[in-house]
Amino acid sequence: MKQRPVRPAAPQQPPPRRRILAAARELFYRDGIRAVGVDAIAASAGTNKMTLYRHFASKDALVAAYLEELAAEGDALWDEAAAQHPGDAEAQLRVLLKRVSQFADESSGRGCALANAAIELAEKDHPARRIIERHKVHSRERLTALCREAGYLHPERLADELFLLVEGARVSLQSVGRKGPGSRLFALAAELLDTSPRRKP
Amino acid sequence: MKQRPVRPAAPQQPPPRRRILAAARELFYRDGIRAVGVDAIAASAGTNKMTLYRHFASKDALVAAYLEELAAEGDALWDEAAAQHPGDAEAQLRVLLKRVSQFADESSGRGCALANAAIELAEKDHPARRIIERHKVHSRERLTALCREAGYLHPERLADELFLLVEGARVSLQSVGRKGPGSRLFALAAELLDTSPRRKP
DNA sequence: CGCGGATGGTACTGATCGGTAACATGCGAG
DNA sequence: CTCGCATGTTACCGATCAGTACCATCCGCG
Repeated sequence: MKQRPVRPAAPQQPPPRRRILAAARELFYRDGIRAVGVDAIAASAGTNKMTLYRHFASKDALVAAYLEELAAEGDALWDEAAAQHPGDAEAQLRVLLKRVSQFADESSGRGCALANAAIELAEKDHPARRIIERHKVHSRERLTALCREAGYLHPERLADELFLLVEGARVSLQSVGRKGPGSRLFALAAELLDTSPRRKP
Repeated sequence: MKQRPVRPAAPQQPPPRRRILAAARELFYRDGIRAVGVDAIAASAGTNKMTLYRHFASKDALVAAYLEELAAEGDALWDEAAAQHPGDAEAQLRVLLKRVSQFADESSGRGCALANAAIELAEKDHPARRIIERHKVHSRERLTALCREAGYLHPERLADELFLLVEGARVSLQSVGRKGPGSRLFALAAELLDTSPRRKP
Protein backbone atom coordinates (compact mmCIF):
# COMPACT_ATOMS: atom_id res chain seq x y z
CA MET A 1 0.00 0.00 0.00
CA LYS A 2 2.96 2.30 -0.01
CA GLN A 3 3.22 4.90 -2.69
CA ARG A 4 6.44 4.49 -4.49
CA PRO A 5 8.47 7.70 -4.34
CA VAL A 6 10.35 8.75 -7.42
CA ARG A 7 13.48 8.19 -5.45
CA PRO A 8 13.56 5.57 -2.72
CA ALA A 9 13.02 7.33 0.57
CA ALA A 10 15.92 9.50 1.57
CA PRO A 11 16.39 7.95 5.02
CA GLN A 12 16.82 4.61 3.34
CA GLN A 13 17.51 1.78 5.71
CA PRO A 14 21.02 0.50 5.85
CA PRO A 15 21.47 -2.88 4.20
CA PRO A 16 20.33 -5.90 6.18
CA ARG A 17 23.79 -7.10 7.04
CA ARG A 18 24.55 -3.88 8.84
CA ARG A 19 21.20 -3.86 10.62
CA ILE A 20 21.70 -7.43 11.75
CA LEU A 21 25.17 -6.69 13.11
CA ALA A 22 23.88 -3.62 14.90
CA ALA A 23 21.04 -5.56 16.48
CA ALA A 24 23.34 -8.43 17.42
CA ARG A 25 25.69 -5.99 18.99
CA GLU A 26 23.06 -4.45 21.18
CA LEU A 27 21.44 -7.70 22.24
CA PHE A 28 24.62 -9.71 22.68
CA TYR A 29 26.08 -7.02 24.85
CA ARG A 30 23.01 -6.33 26.93
CA ASP A 31 21.70 -9.85 27.47
CA GLY A 32 24.68 -12.06 26.76
CA ILE A 33 25.52 -14.12 23.73
CA ARG A 34 24.05 -17.39 24.86
CA ALA A 35 20.89 -15.72 26.06
CA VAL A 36 20.01 -14.21 22.69
CA GLY A 37 18.52 -16.29 19.92
CA VAL A 38 18.99 -15.62 16.24
CA ASP A 39 15.27 -15.04 15.87
CA ALA A 40 15.40 -12.19 18.36
CA ILE A 41 18.31 -10.64 16.52
CA ALA A 42 16.63 -10.87 13.15
CA ALA A 43 13.41 -9.42 14.51
CA SER A 44 15.24 -6.60 16.26
CA ALA A 45 16.99 -5.87 12.97
CA GLY A 46 13.67 -5.60 11.19
CA THR A 47 14.28 -8.69 9.12
CA ASN A 48 14.05 -12.43 9.59
CA LYS A 49 16.13 -15.46 10.25
CA MET A 50 16.50 -16.44 6.61
CA THR A 51 18.09 -13.15 5.66
CA LEU A 52 20.34 -13.44 8.66
CA TYR A 53 21.54 -16.83 7.52
CA ARG A 54 22.13 -15.50 4.01
CA HIS A 55 24.73 -13.12 5.47
CA PHE A 56 26.18 -15.23 8.25
CA ALA A 57 26.89 -18.92 7.94
CA SER A 58 25.93 -19.62 11.54
CA LYS A 59 25.34 -17.97 14.87
CA ASP A 60 28.98 -18.53 15.68
CA ALA A 61 29.95 -16.68 12.53
CA LEU A 62 27.72 -13.80 13.56
CA VAL A 63 29.33 -13.81 16.98
CA ALA A 64 32.74 -13.74 15.36
CA ALA A 65 31.74 -10.78 13.18
CA TYR A 66 30.36 -9.04 16.26
CA LEU A 67 33.62 -9.51 18.14
CA GLU A 68 35.76 -8.52 15.16
CA GLU A 69 33.81 -5.30 14.88
CA LEU A 70 34.34 -4.50 18.54
CA ALA A 71 38.02 -5.34 18.34
CA ALA A 72 38.43 -3.09 15.32
CA GLU A 73 36.71 -0.21 17.10
CA GLY A 74 38.92 -0.77 20.08
CA ASP A 75 41.97 -0.53 17.89
CA ALA A 76 40.59 2.62 16.33
CA LEU A 77 40.55 4.25 19.75
CA TRP A 78 44.32 3.94 19.90
CA ASP A 79 44.69 5.50 16.50
CA GLU A 80 42.40 8.36 17.44
CA ALA A 81 44.45 9.02 20.52
CA ALA A 82 47.63 8.96 18.48
CA ALA A 83 46.16 11.42 15.99
CA GLN A 84 44.95 13.65 18.79
CA HIS A 85 48.33 13.94 20.49
CA PRO A 86 50.93 12.97 17.92
CA GLY A 87 54.31 12.31 19.45
CA ASP A 88 53.03 12.76 23.00
CA ALA A 89 52.71 9.25 24.35
CA GLU A 90 51.73 10.28 27.84
CA ALA A 91 48.90 12.45 26.58
CA GLN A 92 47.74 9.52 24.50
CA LEU A 93 47.77 7.33 27.57
CA ARG A 94 45.75 9.82 29.51
CA VAL A 95 43.12 10.35 26.87
CA LEU A 96 42.74 6.61 26.45
CA LEU A 97 42.34 6.08 30.16
CA LYS A 98 39.85 8.91 30.24
CA ARG A 99 37.80 7.29 27.52
CA VAL A 100 37.75 3.96 29.29
CA SER A 101 36.74 5.40 32.63
CA GLN A 102 34.06 7.55 31.07
CA PHE A 103 32.74 4.46 29.39
CA ALA A 104 32.69 2.69 32.72
CA ASP A 105 30.69 5.53 34.19
CA GLU A 106 28.18 5.95 31.42
CA SER A 107 27.70 2.45 30.17
CA SER A 108 25.06 0.02 31.23
CA GLY A 109 27.48 -1.60 33.62
CA ARG A 110 28.04 -4.63 31.46
CA GLY A 111 31.77 -4.17 31.20
CA CYS A 112 33.96 -5.27 28.32
CA ALA A 113 32.06 -7.16 25.66
CA LEU A 114 35.16 -9.09 24.60
CA ALA A 115 35.92 -10.25 28.11
CA ASN A 116 32.28 -11.15 28.64
CA ALA A 117 32.29 -13.22 25.48
CA ALA A 118 35.38 -15.07 26.64
CA ILE A 119 33.56 -16.01 29.81
CA GLU A 120 30.39 -17.04 28.05
CA LEU A 121 32.14 -19.11 25.40
CA ALA A 122 34.20 -21.30 27.63
CA GLU A 123 35.20 -23.92 25.10
CA LYS A 124 38.91 -23.46 24.58
CA ASP A 125 38.70 -24.03 20.84
CA HIS A 126 35.76 -21.76 20.17
CA PRO A 127 36.56 -19.53 17.19
CA ALA A 128 35.62 -16.45 19.18
CA ARG A 129 38.42 -17.03 21.65
CA ARG A 130 41.06 -16.47 19.02
CA ILE A 131 39.63 -13.05 18.25
CA ILE A 132 39.36 -12.08 21.89
CA GLU A 133 42.81 -13.28 22.83
CA ARG A 134 44.39 -11.61 19.86
CA HIS A 135 42.77 -8.29 20.66
CA LYS A 136 43.64 -8.35 24.34
CA VAL A 137 47.23 -9.36 23.69
CA HIS A 138 47.48 -6.66 21.08
CA SER A 139 46.08 -4.06 23.45
CA ARG A 140 48.56 -5.05 26.11
CA GLU A 141 51.40 -4.68 23.62
CA ARG A 142 50.24 -1.26 22.49
CA LEU A 143 49.88 -0.20 26.08
CA THR A 144 53.39 -1.36 26.86
CA ALA A 145 54.73 0.45 23.81
CA LEU A 146 53.03 3.67 24.85
CA CYS A 147 54.42 3.41 28.35
CA ARG A 148 57.88 2.86 26.96
CA GLU A 149 57.50 5.72 24.52
CA ALA A 150 56.36 7.96 27.35
CA GLY A 151 59.71 7.41 29.01
CA TYR A 152 58.73 5.27 31.95
CA LEU A 153 61.52 3.19 33.38
CA HIS A 154 59.51 -0.03 33.74
CA PRO A 155 57.07 0.08 30.86
CA GLU A 156 56.02 -3.57 31.10
CA ARG A 157 55.25 -3.30 34.76
CA LEU A 158 53.36 -0.05 34.44
CA ALA A 159 51.44 -1.31 31.43
CA ASP A 160 50.39 -4.47 33.21
CA GLU A 161 49.28 -2.50 36.21
CA LEU A 162 47.17 -0.21 34.04
CA PHE A 163 45.85 -3.19 32.14
CA LEU A 164 44.72 -4.94 35.31
CA LEU A 165 43.15 -1.78 36.67
CA VAL A 166 41.16 -1.26 33.50
CA GLU A 167 40.04 -4.87 33.22
CA GLY A 168 39.18 -4.93 36.90
CA ALA A 169 37.17 -1.76 36.64
CA ARG A 170 35.13 -3.10 33.78
CA VAL A 171 34.41 -6.49 35.25
CA SER A 172 33.61 -5.13 38.67
CA LEU A 173 30.90 -2.96 37.22
CA GLN A 174 28.66 -5.98 37.14
CA SER A 175 29.23 -7.12 40.70
CA VAL A 176 29.85 -3.95 42.68
CA GLY A 177 28.00 -1.55 40.46
CA ARG A 178 28.80 1.85 39.09
CA LYS A 179 29.53 3.37 42.48
CA GLY A 180 32.11 0.69 43.16
CA PRO A 181 35.85 0.83 42.79
CA GLY A 182 35.54 1.20 39.04
CA SER A 183 34.53 4.81 39.53
CA ARG A 184 38.00 5.54 40.83
CA LEU A 185 39.69 4.10 37.79
CA PHE A 186 40.87 7.34 36.25
CA ALA A 187 42.13 8.79 39.51
CA LEU A 188 44.06 5.63 40.31
CA ALA A 189 45.53 5.33 36.84
CA ALA A 190 46.47 8.99 36.65
CA GLU A 191 48.21 8.77 39.98
CA LEU A 192 50.14 5.79 38.67
CA LEU A 193 51.26 7.82 35.68
CA ASP A 194 52.28 10.67 37.95
CA THR A 195 54.30 8.65 40.40
CA SER A 196 55.89 5.97 38.25
CA PRO A 197 59.62 6.51 37.77
CA ARG A 198 60.61 7.82 34.35
CA ARG A 199 63.66 8.60 32.36
CA LYS A 200 64.83 12.19 32.56
CA PRO A 201 64.32 13.85 29.18
CA MET B 1 28.87 -36.97 25.89
CA LYS B 2 31.77 -37.28 28.30
CA GLN B 3 30.18 -37.15 31.69
CA ARG B 4 31.86 -39.63 33.92
CA PRO B 5 30.65 -39.95 37.48
CA VAL B 6 32.64 -37.75 39.80
CA ARG B 7 32.58 -40.53 42.33
CA PRO B 8 32.84 -44.18 41.28
CA ALA B 9 30.65 -45.94 43.82
CA ALA B 10 32.73 -45.63 46.95
CA PRO B 11 31.83 -47.57 50.05
CA GLN B 12 30.28 -44.60 51.82
CA GLN B 13 29.17 -42.07 49.23
CA PRO B 14 28.32 -38.62 50.47
CA PRO B 15 24.62 -37.85 50.35
CA PRO B 16 23.21 -36.90 46.95
CA ARG B 17 22.76 -33.26 47.78
CA ARG B 18 26.45 -32.85 48.41
CA ARG B 19 27.39 -34.84 45.32
CA ILE B 20 25.09 -32.72 43.20
CA LEU B 21 26.53 -29.50 44.54
CA ALA B 22 30.05 -30.75 43.97
CA ALA B 23 29.27 -31.75 40.40
CA ALA B 24 27.46 -28.48 39.73
CA ARG B 25 30.41 -26.62 41.08
CA GLU B 26 32.87 -28.32 38.79
CA LEU B 27 30.73 -28.12 35.67
CA PHE B 28 29.37 -24.63 36.23
CA TYR B 29 32.85 -23.30 36.76
CA ARG B 30 34.51 -25.13 33.93
CA ASP B 31 31.86 -24.83 31.22
CA GLY B 32 29.70 -21.95 32.37
CA ILE B 33 26.32 -21.95 34.02
CA ARG B 34 24.20 -21.58 30.91
CA ALA B 35 26.21 -24.19 29.06
CA VAL B 36 25.54 -26.94 31.59
CA GLY B 37 22.22 -28.74 31.73
CA VAL B 38 20.71 -30.23 34.85
CA ASP B 39 20.90 -33.67 33.28
CA ALA B 40 24.65 -33.40 32.91
CA ILE B 41 24.99 -32.32 36.53
CA ALA B 42 22.87 -35.16 37.81
CA ALA B 43 24.75 -37.70 35.71
CA SER B 44 28.10 -36.33 36.80
CA ALA B 45 26.94 -36.59 40.40
CA GLY B 46 26.08 -40.23 39.86
CA THR B 47 22.38 -39.65 40.24
CA ASN B 48 19.54 -38.38 38.11
CA LYS B 49 17.42 -35.36 37.44
CA MET B 50 14.59 -36.37 39.75
CA THR B 51 16.81 -36.60 42.78
CA LEU B 52 18.32 -33.28 41.85
CA TYR B 53 14.89 -31.68 41.78
CA ARG B 54 14.06 -33.22 45.14
CA HIS B 55 16.92 -31.23 46.66
CA PHE B 56 16.76 -28.05 44.60
CA ALA B 57 13.55 -26.39 43.55
CA SER B 58 14.95 -25.31 40.18
CA LYS B 59 18.16 -24.85 38.30
CA ASP B 60 18.23 -21.28 39.54
CA ALA B 61 18.02 -22.51 43.11
CA LEU B 62 20.94 -24.84 42.44
CA VAL B 63 22.88 -21.95 40.96
CA ALA B 64 22.11 -19.89 44.03
CA ALA B 65 23.34 -22.66 46.32
CA TYR B 66 26.47 -22.98 44.21
CA LEU B 67 27.20 -19.28 44.51
CA GLU B 68 26.41 -19.17 48.21
CA GLU B 69 28.88 -21.96 48.78
CA LEU B 70 31.59 -20.11 46.90
CA ALA B 71 30.87 -16.88 48.72
CA ALA B 72 31.07 -18.63 52.08
CA GLU B 73 34.41 -20.18 51.17
CA GLY B 74 35.66 -16.80 50.06
CA ASP B 75 34.69 -15.34 53.41
CA ALA B 76 36.42 -18.20 55.15
CA LEU B 77 39.68 -17.20 53.49
CA TRP B 78 39.57 -13.90 55.33
CA ASP B 79 38.98 -15.63 58.62
CA GLU B 80 41.85 -18.01 58.00
CA ALA B 81 44.14 -15.11 57.27
CA ALA B 82 43.01 -13.38 60.43
CA ALA B 83 43.64 -16.51 62.47
CA GLN B 84 47.03 -16.95 60.86
CA HIS B 85 48.28 -13.46 61.69
CA PRO B 86 46.09 -12.14 64.47
CA GLY B 87 46.46 -8.43 64.99
CA ASP B 88 48.78 -8.04 62.01
CA ALA B 89 46.61 -6.56 59.29
CA GLU B 90 49.40 -6.14 56.80
CA ALA B 91 50.44 -9.76 57.07
CA GLN B 92 46.81 -10.74 56.55
CA LEU B 93 46.71 -8.61 53.44
CA ARG B 94 49.82 -10.20 52.06
CA VAL B 95 48.75 -13.76 52.72
CA LEU B 96 45.39 -13.08 51.10
CA LEU B 97 47.01 -11.56 48.05
CA LYS B 98 49.36 -14.51 47.89
CA ARG B 99 46.47 -16.93 47.91
CA VAL B 100 44.68 -15.09 45.16
CA SER B 101 47.70 -14.87 42.92
CA GLN B 102 48.58 -18.50 43.49
CA PHE B 103 45.05 -19.37 42.51
CA ALA B 104 45.42 -17.32 39.38
CA ASP B 105 48.56 -19.22 38.53
CA GLU B 106 47.34 -22.71 39.24
CA SER B 107 43.71 -22.55 38.28
CA SER B 108 42.21 -23.51 34.99
CA GLY B 109 42.25 -19.90 33.89
CA ARG B 110 38.55 -19.43 34.34
CA GLY B 111 38.87 -16.60 36.83
CA CYS B 112 36.38 -15.73 39.54
CA ALA B 113 33.30 -17.92 39.47
CA LEU B 114 31.18 -15.21 41.06
CA ALA B 115 32.17 -12.60 38.52
CA ASN B 116 31.64 -15.09 35.71
CA ALA B 117 28.17 -15.84 36.98
CA ALA B 118 27.33 -12.14 37.06
CA ILE B 119 28.29 -11.93 33.41
CA GLU B 120 26.39 -15.01 32.38
CA LEU B 121 23.23 -14.09 34.28
CA ALA B 122 22.67 -10.65 32.87
CA GLU B 123 19.09 -10.14 34.00
CA LYS B 124 19.25 -7.44 36.62
CA ASP B 125 16.72 -9.11 38.89
CA HIS B 126 18.18 -12.58 38.75
CA PRO B 127 18.39 -13.99 42.27
CA ALA B 128 22.03 -14.87 41.76
CA ARG B 129 22.99 -11.24 41.35
CA ARG B 130 22.05 -10.43 44.92
CA ILE B 131 24.44 -13.08 46.19
CA ILE B 132 27.26 -11.96 43.94
CA GLU B 133 26.87 -8.28 44.66
CA ARG B 134 26.62 -8.85 48.38
CA HIS B 135 29.79 -10.92 48.41
CA LYS B 136 31.81 -8.49 46.31
CA VAL B 137 30.67 -5.47 48.29
CA HIS B 138 31.45 -7.32 51.48
CA SER B 139 34.91 -8.23 50.22
CA ARG B 140 35.61 -4.66 49.29
CA GLU B 141 34.61 -3.55 52.77
CA ARG B 142 36.78 -6.12 54.47
CA LEU B 143 39.66 -5.12 52.24
CA THR B 144 39.20 -1.48 53.12
CA ALA B 145 39.03 -2.32 56.81
CA LEU B 146 42.26 -4.29 56.61
CA CYS B 147 44.01 -1.45 54.81
CA ARG B 148 42.83 0.98 57.45
CA GLU B 149 43.86 -1.36 60.24
CA ALA B 150 47.28 -1.73 58.64
CA GLY B 151 47.79 1.99 59.09
CA TYR B 152 47.61 3.17 55.51
CA LEU B 153 46.73 6.81 55.13
CA HIS B 154 44.22 6.32 52.31
CA PRO B 155 42.66 2.95 53.01
CA GLU B 156 39.73 3.34 50.61
CA ARG B 157 41.98 4.28 47.76
CA LEU B 158 44.46 1.51 48.38
CA ALA B 159 41.72 -1.04 48.87
CA ASP B 160 40.07 -0.08 45.60
CA GLU B 161 43.35 -0.29 43.78
CA LEU B 162 44.02 -3.75 45.16
CA PHE B 163 40.46 -4.77 44.41
CA LEU B 164 40.74 -3.71 40.79
CA LEU B 165 44.09 -5.42 40.39
CA VAL B 166 42.72 -8.67 41.74
CA GLU B 167 39.55 -8.58 39.68
CA GLY B 168 41.51 -7.61 36.61
CA ALA B 169 43.99 -10.42 37.11
CA ARG B 170 41.25 -12.99 37.37
CA VAL B 171 39.22 -11.82 34.41
CA SER B 172 42.24 -11.38 32.18
CA LEU B 173 43.19 -15.00 32.68
CA GLN B 174 40.58 -15.92 30.10
CA SER B 175 41.62 -13.48 27.44
CA VAL B 176 45.37 -13.08 27.84
CA GLY B 177 46.08 -16.39 29.47
CA ARG B 178 48.18 -17.43 32.40
CA LYS B 179 51.34 -15.78 31.13
CA GLY B 180 49.53 -12.46 30.87
CA PRO B 181 49.52 -9.54 33.27
CA GLY B 182 47.73 -11.63 35.87
CA SER B 183 50.99 -13.40 36.61
CA ARG B 184 52.39 -10.15 37.95
CA LEU B 185 49.55 -9.67 40.38
CA PHE B 186 51.41 -10.42 43.55
CA ALA B 187 54.44 -8.35 42.65
CA LEU B 188 52.30 -5.36 41.72
CA ALA B 189 50.13 -5.62 44.82
CA ALA B 190 53.11 -6.09 47.12
CA GLU B 191 54.80 -3.06 45.67
CA LEU B 192 51.63 -1.09 46.30
CA LEU B 193 51.67 -2.16 49.93
CA ASP B 194 55.32 -1.20 50.20
CA THR B 195 55.05 2.25 48.70
CA SER B 196 51.63 3.46 49.86
CA PRO B 197 51.89 6.15 52.53
CA ARG B 198 51.10 5.01 56.04
CA ARG B 199 50.71 6.41 59.48
CA LYS B 200 53.82 6.34 61.64
CA PRO B 201 53.29 3.93 64.53
C1' DC C 1 8.30 -5.67 -20.81
C1' DG C 2 10.70 -9.71 -18.64
C1' DC C 3 14.47 -11.43 -16.11
C1' DG C 4 17.26 -12.36 -11.93
C1' DG C 5 19.06 -11.59 -7.61
C1' DA C 6 18.16 -10.04 -3.03
C1' DT C 7 14.88 -9.93 0.51
C1' DG C 8 10.63 -11.03 3.38
C1' DG C 9 7.39 -14.56 5.39
C1' DT C 10 5.99 -18.95 6.95
C1' DA C 11 6.52 -23.28 8.33
C1' DC C 12 9.16 -26.90 9.36
C1' DT C 13 13.01 -30.19 11.41
C1' DG C 14 15.77 -32.16 14.95
C1' DA C 15 17.89 -31.40 19.00
C1' DT C 16 18.18 -29.73 23.74
C1' DC C 17 16.53 -28.03 27.90
C1' DG C 18 13.97 -27.25 32.34
C1' DG C 19 10.72 -29.54 34.77
C1' DT C 20 7.21 -33.32 35.99
C1' DA C 21 4.60 -37.88 36.37
C1' DA C 22 4.52 -42.52 37.50
C1' DC C 23 6.54 -46.34 39.10
C1' DA C 24 10.27 -49.38 40.84
C1' DT C 25 13.91 -50.26 44.18
C1' DG C 26 16.42 -50.25 48.36
C1' DC C 27 17.01 -49.69 53.16
C1' DG C 28 16.51 -48.58 57.90
C1' DA C 29 13.29 -48.34 61.96
C1' DG C 30 9.30 -50.13 64.50
C1' DC D 1 8.44 -58.81 58.66
C1' DT D 2 6.34 -54.43 57.15
C1' DC D 3 5.92 -49.81 56.78
C1' DG D 4 7.71 -45.50 55.09
C1' DC D 5 10.86 -42.65 53.01
C1' DA D 6 14.72 -41.46 50.10
C1' DT D 7 16.49 -42.64 45.95
C1' DG D 8 16.78 -44.57 41.10
C1' DT D 9 14.65 -45.21 36.31
C1' DT D 10 12.06 -44.19 32.44
C1' DA D 11 9.25 -41.63 29.87
C1' DC D 12 7.17 -37.66 28.87
C1' DC D 13 5.65 -32.40 28.23
C1' DG D 14 6.12 -27.84 26.50
C1' DA D 15 9.19 -24.46 25.26
C1' DT D 16 13.10 -22.80 22.86
C1' DC D 17 16.75 -22.88 19.71
C1' DA D 18 19.85 -23.31 15.48
C1' DG D 19 19.29 -24.10 10.96
C1' DT D 20 16.59 -25.09 6.44
C1' DA D 21 12.95 -25.55 2.55
C1' DC D 22 9.85 -23.27 -0.04
C1' DC D 23 7.58 -19.65 -1.99
C1' DA D 24 6.13 -14.73 -2.43
C1' DT D 25 7.68 -10.13 -3.20
C1' DC D 26 10.37 -6.25 -4.54
C1' DC D 27 13.60 -3.74 -7.42
C1' DG D 28 17.11 -2.69 -10.63
C1' DC D 29 18.53 -3.60 -15.30
C1' DG D 30 18.45 -4.75 -20.01
